[in-house]
Amino acid sequence: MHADEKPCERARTLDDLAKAVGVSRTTASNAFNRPEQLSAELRGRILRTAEALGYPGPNPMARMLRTGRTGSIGLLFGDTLPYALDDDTSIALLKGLARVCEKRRSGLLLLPVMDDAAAAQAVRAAAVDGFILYCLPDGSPVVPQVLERRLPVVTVDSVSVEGVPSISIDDLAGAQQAAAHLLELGHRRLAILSLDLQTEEHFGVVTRQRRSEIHYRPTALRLEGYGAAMREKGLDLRRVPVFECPGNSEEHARRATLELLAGRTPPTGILAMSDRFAIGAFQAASQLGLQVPRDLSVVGFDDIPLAARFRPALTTVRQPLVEKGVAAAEMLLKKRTPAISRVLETRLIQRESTGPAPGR
Amino acid sequence: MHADEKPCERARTLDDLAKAVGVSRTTASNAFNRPEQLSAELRGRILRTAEALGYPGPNPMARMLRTGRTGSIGLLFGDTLPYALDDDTSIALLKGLARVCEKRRSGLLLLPVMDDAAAAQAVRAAAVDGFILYCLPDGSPVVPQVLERRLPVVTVDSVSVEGVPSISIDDLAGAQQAAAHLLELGHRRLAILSLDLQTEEHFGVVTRQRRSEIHYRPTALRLEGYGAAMREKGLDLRRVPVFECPGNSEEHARRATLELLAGRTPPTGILAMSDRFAIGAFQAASQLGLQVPRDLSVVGFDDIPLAARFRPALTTVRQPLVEKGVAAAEMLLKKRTPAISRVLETRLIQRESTGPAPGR
DNA sequence: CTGTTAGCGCATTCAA
DNA sequence: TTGAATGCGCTAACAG
Repeated sequence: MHADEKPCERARTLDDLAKAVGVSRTTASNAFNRPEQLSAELRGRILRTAEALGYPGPNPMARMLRTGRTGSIGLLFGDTLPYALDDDTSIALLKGLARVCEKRRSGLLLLPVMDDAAAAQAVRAAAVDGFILYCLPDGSPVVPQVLERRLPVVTVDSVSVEGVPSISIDDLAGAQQAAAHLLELGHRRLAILSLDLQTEEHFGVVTRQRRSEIHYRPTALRLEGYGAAMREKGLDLRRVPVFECPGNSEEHARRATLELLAGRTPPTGILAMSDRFAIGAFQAASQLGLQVPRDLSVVGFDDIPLAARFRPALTTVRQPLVEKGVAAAEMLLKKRTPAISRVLETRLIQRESTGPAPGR
Repeated sequence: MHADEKPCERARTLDDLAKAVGVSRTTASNAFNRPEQLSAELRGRILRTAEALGYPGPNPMARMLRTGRTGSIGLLFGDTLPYALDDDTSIALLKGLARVCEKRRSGLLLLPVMDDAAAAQAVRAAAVDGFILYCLPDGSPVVPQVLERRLPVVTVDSVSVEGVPSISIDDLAGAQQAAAHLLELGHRRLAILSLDLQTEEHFGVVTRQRRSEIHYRPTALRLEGYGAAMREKGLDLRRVPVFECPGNSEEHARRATLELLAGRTPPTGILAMSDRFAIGAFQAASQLGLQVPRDLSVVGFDDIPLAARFRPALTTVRQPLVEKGVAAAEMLLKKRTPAISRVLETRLIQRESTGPAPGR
């Protein structure tokens, strides 16, 4: 701890290095940042004495302060980190972001968001060149805080913010296809397994009141899409039970489905807002001795990797999970972040979890 | 873009804020960092004018330079980011790290490592308080570069570095249990589906030569563990085919198993160094019309979440994936990172993928 | 190709 | 409680 290499006590700045080599600070700096600005010979000598001296290279903080660039982008989830990392769609987004970051040699800073205070502090203190906001709800207090930093921002699957570019998917069309598919198969008794409507978690069938105040944009749009398909068939979304399950958890979806199937008019078709929910519904069905799709049809959403391998394979709405990340990172890392929005396509993938309504 | 809030043109430093309020820089700074150092009234006034001015709070880079602390930790994978994010074990580690980071309000910086040059640059430029090194191979050039930064470091599942604390699991004991289990079931014709031995990717049965030079510590230890169990039964690891599959990919494992089963003396038991590999082996078996475990027994490693739900459920070696991350982050974030090593336990979980050797 | 000059924006002494 | 001075370590101009 106190005995170190040879000629090194506290020598750790560019100045010390320059002095040791007998050149100016600029030259030493250039040895690291502008290799073409000095002879290879000199550069080699500088780098070698740096090593001998134990000089760790230009101090990143000082360099950032000076250049105003950090070389990393910040990622803010609507959920806490461990929670987000439990969710396949967040992971896929991360993968997309990571792909671009690798290419651009940029770091990806995951910001802690335990509570509003923590998030605020993280946003203020983050050494980043821009922010990606993922799944932030309407009215989230961190959005204005991010805006205050006056850095480039791209939102993904979030509330839309005036003047901020955004990446999202066509939730409405996807949901509409899903519902239309079930309706065409003759299903008339439907139920919806819904992602969070509001910031405050809730498990249970949603009241009219709560339906009218949705904080999460994708949830709102999907509900709207389901409703549009129903309207075309003369059905009314308001008569269809919407069961809210907190946090994309299979377990909640299983219990929800159990409750729905135990009701007076059990559904024959389930519109799940995520593949996790769909799998939860499967579990409930199998628990009751019901077969999918013979007794119950289920349409998922997302098309996570598991969806295709599950048995029965999920009929689901595919969304380009990874591409969302790629698009967001590329948009953010552009020289001049364009103030546009991109809506990526969704499309129904028919597999094995849907079939004709019983009795048809 | 050029028309902003009311009284704000280029006013963005603590100085400007102080001037606007009519106090000194110190006081303005304290308003943000030491709330108890000034009257609530004054603090309120400062914060309010900060907002009105569009002052985004103390510049993070300047603050870091001054304090020497960044509030985040850097994570360096042995693989590229998108690749690591495809791997359940890396995700689990991330989850563990994230849990601690949330609690300590620390950021988690994912460093790009596309190639050695990129990794070197990322390590030098990272504004972090310490590094976590995950799955770094023996002889990796980034290790010395990290050490040069003279910041706290914790390695996880990596080559052991003199004086650097490390977290790992008891790979040897776990592998030994796995092999002993198969041997007790009467299996004598075994084969190993191995993780990478060396940095250079390789797909195929490994030569004696290659076996003697293993860059990845967990791989080496697991092989050793398999060997120890065999020795107890009078078998010789050197006679058992070790099929190296790059990058924990199911697909490689499937093809490897196909090749192994097509050989002269097809194995009846497969020791897979990961659950992904085990699943790949299942696919190969089912492709050949073989049943697991009737015709082929497979032991995995990791006990990823999928392992228990898969059919047949995997017999596998459980390792505390998330806890590794928790332990690593806690060790790193301690006031004085202790220079100790922790080896977490592994344990065989018997499920459905193993059974008596055929003909017993 | 090399050196000189001048801050980047802040937190922290210390004195008032 | 508050304010004045100091430098954290570096890079970008520019002049040689």
